[in-house]
Amino acid sequence: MARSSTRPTSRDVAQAAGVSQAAVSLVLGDKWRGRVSEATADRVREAARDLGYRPNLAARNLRLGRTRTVLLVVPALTTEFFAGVYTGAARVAGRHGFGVVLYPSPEGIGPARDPFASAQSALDGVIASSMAADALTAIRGDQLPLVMLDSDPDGSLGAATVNLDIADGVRQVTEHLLALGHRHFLHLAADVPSWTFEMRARELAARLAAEPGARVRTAPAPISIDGARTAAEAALSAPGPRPTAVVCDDDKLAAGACKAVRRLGLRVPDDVSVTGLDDLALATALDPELTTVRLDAELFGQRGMEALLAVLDDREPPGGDIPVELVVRGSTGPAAPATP
Amino acid sequence: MARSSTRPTSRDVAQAAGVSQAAVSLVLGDKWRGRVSEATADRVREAARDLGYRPNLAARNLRLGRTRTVLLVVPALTTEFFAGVYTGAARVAGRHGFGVVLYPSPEGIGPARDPFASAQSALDGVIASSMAADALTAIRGDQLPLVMLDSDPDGSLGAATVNLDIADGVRQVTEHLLALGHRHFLHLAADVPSWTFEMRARELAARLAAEPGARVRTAPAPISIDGARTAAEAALSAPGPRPTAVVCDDDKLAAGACKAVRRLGLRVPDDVSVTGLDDLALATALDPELTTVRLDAELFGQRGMEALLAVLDDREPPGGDIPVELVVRGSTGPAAPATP
DNA sequence: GCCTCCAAGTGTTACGTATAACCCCGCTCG
DNA sequence: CGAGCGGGGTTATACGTAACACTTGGAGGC
Repeated sequence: MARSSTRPTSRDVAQAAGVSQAAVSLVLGDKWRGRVSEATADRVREAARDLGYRPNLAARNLRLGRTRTVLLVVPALTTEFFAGVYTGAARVAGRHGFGVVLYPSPEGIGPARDPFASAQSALDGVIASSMAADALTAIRGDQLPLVMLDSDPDGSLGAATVNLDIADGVRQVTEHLLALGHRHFLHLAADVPSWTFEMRARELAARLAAEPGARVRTAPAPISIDGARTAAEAALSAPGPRPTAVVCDDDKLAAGACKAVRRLGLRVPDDVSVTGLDDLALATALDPELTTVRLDAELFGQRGMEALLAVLDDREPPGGDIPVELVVRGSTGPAAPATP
Repeated sequence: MARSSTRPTSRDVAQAAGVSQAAVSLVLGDKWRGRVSEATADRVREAARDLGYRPNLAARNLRLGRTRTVLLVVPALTTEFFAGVYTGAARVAGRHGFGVVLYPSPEGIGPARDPFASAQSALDGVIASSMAADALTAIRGDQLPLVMLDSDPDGSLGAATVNLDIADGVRQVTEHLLALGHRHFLHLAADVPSWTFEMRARELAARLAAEPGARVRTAPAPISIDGARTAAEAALSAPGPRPTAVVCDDDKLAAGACKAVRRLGLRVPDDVSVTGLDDLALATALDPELTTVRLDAELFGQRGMEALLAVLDDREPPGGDIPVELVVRGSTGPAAPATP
């Protein structure tokens, strides 16, 4: 029996099975066809099981020069959206023997520990949300393979991108509201500098510019229910005709908008229609339930990981945006007659 | 200049600075006081900076036999509660040169990649939520230092525990509702086998048993808004007098309960009062806003990490539950007169 | 004048793994 | 009957770091 104080190594297994350490490595690494007899391989496996052998990852990583671990950088963990992204990515990763480590946004953690400083030798690649762009320069400093989520396909030099077709989602929302007779819009926009949000504003403005009589005002808001409520309340009570539809950059903002409407003594959707984007659990918790755009977060994460695996493999990452789906619920209705 | 194709090692730095690799290790490891002259140390640091040297973590981990990385096991990433726990833990970890890796519950990822199989040599310790108890046996199989969050202090053999004083939260909720005149309770309970949930049921039952005329029925529900709505709707329309207060194991369940009340043509809080537990963003998105118990998720994570650091240091982990706070909002009000 | 001591380093080793290079033996084939 | 070959292994080495043991040149003590 080996000394039990410390963890067994492949050499301990070798001794127990009466073979060399190299043979253990071959058998356990599944490289033994034609190099080790079936009987010996069985002895090795049995010895490994008996001793409870687990390979030392640090040693393996050092030897191989790679870690089979990738980093997922998300802007914050405050909604289930990125939980879904993680789940999808981790599922694909697991099938390929990879692990996924999560790195929620730097805020609140402080610069004391820059993950990328240490990461370079501990990671094989990075998947990053464009909303965590502040970390981008740090990432590019390293030479790690990178996949960007929901980022400008042209602007992010070199990095592969995987995108949800949010532009189409915005178009669907806009058509839906136009069909209901709305012409006066408020865009409650996330005050986060990111391509994915700027693109939404552009898409909405472009469609409404093509619609005679339609107009839109934009109000920036922090991505929190109370921040959104404050911003929406101010924008809705501004002088001039009141918007009849509020298009929000995500569901949290929409929840704030709904509160704002109620605090002004108005009703959703009779006086003001509200739309979100994400389809979080929050969307169906509201009363009325939220008309929103469903994003398939898990598929998003899955595609991100597949793209990264392709890059690591020197293959061309698959292109094509992920389709999204308008979900019509109770928060949108026919436009009320214009008010002065 | 060193070969630029591959990353620089400490030996490259040594050559550039005209010293031995050992000297580089001493200087960069901050162990050089009295062993290397100030001037030499400066040369080494400059060379390291010029070359963009980053130590290879795999090699360091192998040499030191530890990784300065701990695992945080959470049941799921679907609420911001565990995001807060992570943030708190990561903050403390960063101050001590540790990193935190997140492991969201196994469900959805599949057993293909058991994190603990590989973890043992890549982790120094584990912080685990009791709600992810299915992973517990795997954890205990390894000999990693373990801190349990919100777990039975007596039952979890050997492991240190850090608890929120949720029992007190339940007591505060109960007193609040009793003071409002409620005597007939429905307990909407999470259908997850976990000490923290069982404890809530016990605490509620104990207090109501001591109150003449009070009674409580329990309805188990999955932790999802729609699941909770279904369960609450059934329980509220069951034969016999209708409960006037619904005490829920968390805010998501409470959101479902509110929907159920409305679907039965009743109103919150006029006909039925509802309470939650967590104080998620969801709580203030609802209308009326939710009376709930605020849990300090960040402090929870912080204490968890501090406890783990203590264990790693062979010190006694600090005890004492983390206080919680009742937040009274609009979802609770005076009890309606009993209905048959 | 010799021994001791200290500052300022250097040489060497080990951590555990994967793999390239080698070795031996029995069998087949020319 | 010797060369060749393939099955079944073994030996040796390198990955990059941290730390222990050792060296050297001079200053100081007695």
